[in-house]
Amino acid sequence: MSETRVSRFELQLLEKLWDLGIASVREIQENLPEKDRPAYTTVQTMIYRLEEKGAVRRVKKVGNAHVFQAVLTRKAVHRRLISDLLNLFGGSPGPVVSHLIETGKLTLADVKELEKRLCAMEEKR
Amino acid sequence: MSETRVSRFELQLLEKLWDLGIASVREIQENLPEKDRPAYTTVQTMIYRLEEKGAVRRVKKVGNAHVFQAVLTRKAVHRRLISDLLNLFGGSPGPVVSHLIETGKLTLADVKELEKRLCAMEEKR
DNA sequence: TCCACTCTACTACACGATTAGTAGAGTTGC
DNA sequence: GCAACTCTACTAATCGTGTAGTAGAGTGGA
Repeated sequence: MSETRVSRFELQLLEKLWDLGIASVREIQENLPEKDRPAYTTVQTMIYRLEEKGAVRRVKKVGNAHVFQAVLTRKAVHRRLISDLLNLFGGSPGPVVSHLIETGKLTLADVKELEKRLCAMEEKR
Repeated sequence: MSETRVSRFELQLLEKLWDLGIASVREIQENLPEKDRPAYTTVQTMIYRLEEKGAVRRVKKVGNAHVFQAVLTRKAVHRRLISDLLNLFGGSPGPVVSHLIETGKLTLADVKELEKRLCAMEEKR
């Protein structure tokens, strides 16, 4: 099930669906950033493809329009993206963490927070 | 320069080149895992494409075979892959770090080590 | 009812990645 | 020198993604 891979654009559409809960093609399309917004039928095609992949499904009809809902959860898809990346590095998180630090994305405060969470988990075990 | 994007397979070839230093198409191909090893000409085509992208270059000839070398560094390519992923999440490292912890890839020891590094950097500033 | 509008379902095309075959040039051992 | 082999350079097919057009079915207000 969760071996489904989504492309950048597909992810963008899924994010809209996750935000909106359920939505028609029109609603999804109009929620995309105005800049370089793709044509209605482009979005439609991609939603159809996501449907074929089992990533979204039709839940009802409003007027003559289908209303869609995401089947995959945001979390599952993110997990997939991240573990794909890690696998490129042989599954080791080293390069990723190094990068986060070097670019300043990960601050000392973040790490202290992290440590707290890990300690808590440790104790639960 | 470093806006060059490499696909999964291209990355695999580059990894071989980074490991070998310089290598012919034949050497690269024979260093790929036996399972599902692609045909010689498949590897050749991909190397040519990497050459067009400026990711590798010919350094010499041995017999009638070209010998290639990576132009991009491993680090630069990894950096690119990671920041692409982060951008999918709006640049925030939160989801990535959460994932690392949930899957146990990041241990308390790792994080303590991290903290040390960050403290050191802090002091330098 | 009927016109204007919306949406679907289908088709099509371009491009990059992946896959590999083939003709012919180059190389090497004998 | 020549036969066997290797490598190059080119060609080509296929697949996924992104892009969008079009015909016709469906809907809703006057």
